[in-house]
Amino acid sequence: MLELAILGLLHESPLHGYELRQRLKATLGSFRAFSYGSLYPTLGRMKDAGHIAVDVGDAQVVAGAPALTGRRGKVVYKLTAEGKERFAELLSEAGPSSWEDETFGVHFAFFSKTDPEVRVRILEGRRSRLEERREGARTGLARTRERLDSYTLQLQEHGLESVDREVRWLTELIETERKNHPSH
Amino acid sequence: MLELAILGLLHESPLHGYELRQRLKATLGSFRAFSYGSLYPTLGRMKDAGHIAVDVGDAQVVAGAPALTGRRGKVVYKLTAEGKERFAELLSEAGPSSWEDETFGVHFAFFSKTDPEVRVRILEGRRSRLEERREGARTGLARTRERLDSYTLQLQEHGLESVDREVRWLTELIETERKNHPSH
DNA sequence: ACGCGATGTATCGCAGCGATACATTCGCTT
DNA sequence: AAGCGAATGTATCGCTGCGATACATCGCGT
Repeated sequence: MLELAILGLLHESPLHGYELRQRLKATLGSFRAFSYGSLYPTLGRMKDAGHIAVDVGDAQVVAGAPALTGRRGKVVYKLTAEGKERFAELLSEAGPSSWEDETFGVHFAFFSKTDPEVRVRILEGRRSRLEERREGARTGLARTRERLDSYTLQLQEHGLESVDREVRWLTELIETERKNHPSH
Repeated sequence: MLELAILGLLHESPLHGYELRQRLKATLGSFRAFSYGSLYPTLGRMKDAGHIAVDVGDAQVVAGAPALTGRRGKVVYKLTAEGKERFAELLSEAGPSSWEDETFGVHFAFFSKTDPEVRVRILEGRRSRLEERREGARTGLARTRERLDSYTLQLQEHGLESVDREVRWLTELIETERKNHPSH
């Protein structure tokens, strides 16, 4: 998850942690944040896996100042060749792991680097996922409607409308994709 | 979080784990699930805290069958007096912990058991939270609009619209509340 | 000269998830 | 009546991610 997002951002240019986080916020927008508590451990894991390399920006020692205070330089992360492969691999898979709630947004954010076929499959997967959920909610709601208090009801209905809205959005996107790539 | 939800459901009647989860799904609707991997550990913690009590439904031994296979009976959870206090305590607090993304829905689901004053404060808190986020997103979007590819842009805009929608919903709810309880 | 807000790196404890394992019970077909 | 699959039911494990926190440096205005 975070892994994919990091690979995607570093794919454009090397970055250090702080800026990586800013980009994360800017790219994924309101729908996902990712705190440092996730970012740094993930970077560590990716380093261990050999997907990224670390450049410690020469902690230049001030003349005369004792090196006791371990001067901290900027830590710049960049993709390795394996990292690029890994990115391509993650981008090419269209399965549940690409259209679940938390995951979908990240995949979508890198759609311009994703194969058109895969794009459509992910959009459709996401849509049927939501439609399933909608049906479940609708019938459940119909069954228990009179037993629920008005607040719970409001919550359910607002949720249902949100899902509806997203389904419509996805349908539009799929149509646009098909128009631009009438492949099959 | 889960704690509040469990307290709320057990407040109506004692339940066992499985049914608790069904109710969780039915009550919170599409927007939050809670898996057993959260449910049972939380129940454990709540038991330790003395907020719930456990009734093991008499694992009746089949005549003649050796008790070696520890026959498992249903495990029923119910609120203790302390649990009820805890529930009231959690319901009465209107702070960030009641209007953050994940938390808000749970609080809202139990609004019918919440003090009207507190309801309004939570709704307003939630709304300003979303408005903040919206402003952040809007200005960020304005600043970087031309640098983003069309997919990222779509994502941002869809997110913004969703937030807008929710703000409108909240505004309606607040007005209704004020109409019914013109307290201040 | 001082301080304050932005930049920057990092860790800790905790909540919750998805997968998994395993046992029991109910209803349906064979 | 046997047999089987789906629903019911309890529980754990490893992992991702979050929020709080700590601490250091830099750029800027006063």
